[in-house]
Amino acid sequence: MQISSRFTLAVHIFACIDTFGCEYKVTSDFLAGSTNVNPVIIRKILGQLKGAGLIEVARGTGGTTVAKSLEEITFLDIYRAVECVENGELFHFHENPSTNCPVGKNIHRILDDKLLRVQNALEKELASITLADVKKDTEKYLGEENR
Amino acid sequence: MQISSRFTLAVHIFACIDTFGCEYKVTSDFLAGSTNVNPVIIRKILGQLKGAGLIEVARGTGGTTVAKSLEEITFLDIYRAVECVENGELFHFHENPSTNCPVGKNIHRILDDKLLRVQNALEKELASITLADVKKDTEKYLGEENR
DNA sequence: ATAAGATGTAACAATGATTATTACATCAAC
DNA sequence: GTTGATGTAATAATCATTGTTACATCTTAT
Repeated sequence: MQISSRFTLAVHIFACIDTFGCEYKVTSDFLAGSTNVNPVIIRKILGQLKGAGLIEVARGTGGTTVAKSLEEITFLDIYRAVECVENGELFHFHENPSTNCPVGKNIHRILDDKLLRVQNALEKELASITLADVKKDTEKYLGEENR
Repeated sequence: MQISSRFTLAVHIFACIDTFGCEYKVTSDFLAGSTNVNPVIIRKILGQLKGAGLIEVARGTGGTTVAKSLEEITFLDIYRAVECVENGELFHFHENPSTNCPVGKNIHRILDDKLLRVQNALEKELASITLADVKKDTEKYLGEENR
C-alpha cells in the first residue's frame, strides 16, 4: 500500500501558502481549487497540521499561515502530522503468528529490529528535507514560467 | 497506509523453509499454520516469490525450496516480489492538481525528486538486509529456547 | 489407472482506509 | 445581523487487503 496522498497534499498546501499568502487569503476553498481535492479533505489536513503546530488557521475570518520558519519544518514533521502510517509503524506485521511454531513464536524478535532499521532510514531522509527546499524549487519553476 | 503484511509474511515463509525444509515438506498448509494466515493467501505469496525467481514450488508433490543462496536474497527483492506498493511508487500523489494554478501546474516538478530521494533511502536500506541475516538471528533465538 | 495430497486460481465476501460530498453549527469582522 | 469562513458529523463510493470456498490440475505411490 502506498503512503496516503495526504502527504503530497500537505506539501502542496504549504507551497500555496508561501506563494500566495502575501497576495491572497489562502482558504480551504482556494486550496481545494489548486489541488483539485474536496475542501473538507483540505480542512481535515489543515486541522492535522494545525494540531502539530505547523500552521495557524484563522477561524471566522479565514485564511492560513505558516507557524514556523520554513527551515524548521521537515518532511518528517509533515509526514507525522498527517498520520501516514498507523501507530507510527511503517510495516504491517501479520497479526497472530503461531505460538506453537518455533519460528512463529520468535518471528517478532527476529524481524522487529530489521524493520525498524528500514523505517529509520525512511524517516531520516524525510527529516533531511525542509520546506525551505520546496520554496527554493517552487520559486525556480514558477520563475521560469514568467520568461 | 502501512506496507502490506505480505512482506513480513514472505520473510516468515523463508525462515520456515530454512528452519524446517530439511526435516519436513514445507507446504502452504504448514506455512498457514505457522503464520496463522489462510493457505490461499500463502499460495498467492508463494506464487509471487516464485515469479521473482526466489523460490521453487513443487507442483503435485508439494513443498517449497529456496532458489538462491540466502546471501543473495535481499529484503528489497522480497519487497518488490510481493508488490508492496503500486507501480513501484512509495508515495501516492494526489491525482489531478489544477493546471490553472501555478503551484498546481508545477507541483510534480517541485516534489518528484524529493519523493524519489526518500524512496531510494528506503530501498537502499531494504537492499542492505539479506536472508542470511534472518537465518543468523533465527538460529540465535531458536537456539536459546533449547537450553 | 486411480487415489491421495498438493498447488494454482477463480469467485466472492468482509473489513478497513481513502476520498468525496452534503449539511450545518460556530466563529470573527464588517 | 449578515457574510464568508472554519470545524465536524454523517454518509457514500471506491479500492486494497485478507479470508474463504470450491475446484481444476498436477505428481507420486499404490
